[in-house]
Amino acid sequence: MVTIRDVARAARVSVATVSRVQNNSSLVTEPTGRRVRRVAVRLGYSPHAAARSLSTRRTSSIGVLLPDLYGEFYAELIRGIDQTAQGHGYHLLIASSHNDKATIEAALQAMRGRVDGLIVMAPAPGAHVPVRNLPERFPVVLLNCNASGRTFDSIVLANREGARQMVHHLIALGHRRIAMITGPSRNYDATERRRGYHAALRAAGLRGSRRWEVPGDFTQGSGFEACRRLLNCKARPTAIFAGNDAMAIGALSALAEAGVGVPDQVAVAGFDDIPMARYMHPPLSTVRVDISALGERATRRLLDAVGNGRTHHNRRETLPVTLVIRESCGGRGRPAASSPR
Amino acid sequence: MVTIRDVARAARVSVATVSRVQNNSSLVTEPTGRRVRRVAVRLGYSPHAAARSLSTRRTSSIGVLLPDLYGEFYAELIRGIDQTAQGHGYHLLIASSHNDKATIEAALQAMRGRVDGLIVMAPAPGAHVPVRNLPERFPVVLLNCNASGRTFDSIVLANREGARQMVHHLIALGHRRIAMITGPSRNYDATERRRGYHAALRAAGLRGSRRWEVPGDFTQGSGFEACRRLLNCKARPTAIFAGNDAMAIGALSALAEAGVGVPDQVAVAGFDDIPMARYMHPPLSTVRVDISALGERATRRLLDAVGNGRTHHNRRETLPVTLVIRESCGGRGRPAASSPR
DNA sequence: CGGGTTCATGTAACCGATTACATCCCCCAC
DNA sequence: GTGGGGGATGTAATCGGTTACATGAACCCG
Repeated sequence: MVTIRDVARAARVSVATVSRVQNNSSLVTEPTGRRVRRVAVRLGYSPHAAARSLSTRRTSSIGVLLPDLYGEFYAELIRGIDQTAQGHGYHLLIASSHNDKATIEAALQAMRGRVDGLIVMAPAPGAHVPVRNLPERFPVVLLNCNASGRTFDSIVLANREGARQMVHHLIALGHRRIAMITGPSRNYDATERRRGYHAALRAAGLRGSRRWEVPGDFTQGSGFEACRRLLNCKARPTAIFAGNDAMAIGALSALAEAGVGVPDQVAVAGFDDIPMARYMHPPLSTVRVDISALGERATRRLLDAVGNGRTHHNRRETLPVTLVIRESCGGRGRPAASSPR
Repeated sequence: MVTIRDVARAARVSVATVSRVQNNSSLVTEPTGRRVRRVAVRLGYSPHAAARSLSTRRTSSIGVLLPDLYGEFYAELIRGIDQTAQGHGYHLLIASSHNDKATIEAALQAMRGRVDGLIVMAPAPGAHVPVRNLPERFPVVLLNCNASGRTFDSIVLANREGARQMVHHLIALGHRRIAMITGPSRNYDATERRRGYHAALRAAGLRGSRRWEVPGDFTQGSGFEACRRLLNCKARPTAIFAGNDAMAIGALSALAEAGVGVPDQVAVAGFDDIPMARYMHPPLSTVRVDISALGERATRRLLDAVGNGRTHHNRRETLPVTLVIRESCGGRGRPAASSPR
């Protein structure tokens, strides 16, 4: 390994000068700089990242703590985060499969000293608690957490409102028996979306039924199974709202297999608007989330905090969502304009 | 920030002892160890990663260089890599959106000194070349690269063979006019799959047509467009083989929109077997790739090299693929047993 | 011509860990 | 009692950068 001292010797200057050249300090004379650069290239020198971050106390990387990493959603999210980070000269240290408090705590511990800031997505209730143990002024942005205390910067989706609007839309289309395939019970997004569903039913004076709330786990397979259970209900629902697109797609599959027409016999809607949604048969109505923008936004917030040393604004930001009405729920067009069937 | 010296002072021992306790050295007395540990916890001490890796010359992380990060494929891949890495106490430094030689070179440069080894996925021709500039004994595993020189460890999919088998299957079902929606022309997997398609046609004495080879870019949208172009052909194909599942799904969507029955009027097949594939309507026949196993395998190979200092075995490993026949191409069951229609 | 200013460069302390080597203590055998 | 051995602990060098401060040369001006 060639070090800064090797370069300094070969270029007949001091290590300080080499360091200055590397960091584009203005205090170096043109010819000296050129000579040093040439030597550096010739020797194939590249600075040792660990040494540098030991003395600068900056790592130029940010940590990303994620839960189970399933499906298109996370690919989009990581893409959004990475592009923003790269644009600002930062690297990404990613740790996935962290769901509960214990593993998150371990992961946070392991990341200490490796990153300048953290994006933490911990949708399980209380899972974000270990974040409190981080050093006081360490920059953190929480993603889709139920950070009730408002002690952190956080970004959440307009889950409840989006779900409410979608279910409202279904009601406006004339549906009265509306089922929901819910996400994991211990998941913030899932419970919020469920609340939105309840709110919409309540607002319309409809009473939900326990039987029409079937649990899933955000995977296609669980949506498939849940839908089959719904089809066996005596009072079969005329519309199914799934907690995310993956489950909605599973449901579409179960309906197709059972020969149930969509949207004629049963309407279906999802949440997220993953890229796949519009290519379903029929194209899936869903609640659009700009996933990569979510990642980008979180990263900007974090880098802002990292850059100017400011830490917690303790600000919770809500990313709006929009209804995307395609054919899987019948009655195209704007919700309000749709006539009930 | 609390350092090892703070702990040493508070526990009335030397820094060496604290370091030994942290690293579970056997040279520490039971009571001393306990005292140090207690103090460390009380002060909230955790070792500075950069300092440690400066003196140990190990970072406990591996770098992952990826291209454009689209869709379920990459979520699965990252999951496989991360789980294996975590299991061995390694972290993941991920950099995406690196396609051409120039950006890959920059990314490699940026990763130097930050990681103990690299997994590089560079499907564009020649994109893996900058890897040669890495230090001699630096562990690297290439993923799906056309590493012709065999100068590196690499893992590739049985792209050509898988494509050949699938097209052969379509031929065995009686199809004669078989189109292909190809991936990006400058992509290793894409060109290999295309070669498999050609090989199968040739083996059956069929002549392909330029018109039946429509380019896509591995996204659903491109599959959709490509399929529409195929539908406008005078001699419309009776089967469509897509270079990956995302494009196959786009094609299914275009066919459904055009009212063309699948598999009755046109058979469709894809490649990858992303989780979504079996939930399509009709369920998508495809070539199964165990994506997360691919990531796991690459990581194992890399960590093996990192661990025992051994570097390039210069061994190219091929991950087998298997046909998964579902309903989108008609004639279920084993390929050979299917009767032509 | 002397003193002050400016600017390129050098010297060496420092970041926070690991670890080779030194030291010290205790115990045991002769 | 003394010398030797071994195990626990301490001291200080080291990893490879950054940067405060020192140095010294060139230049300007009164």
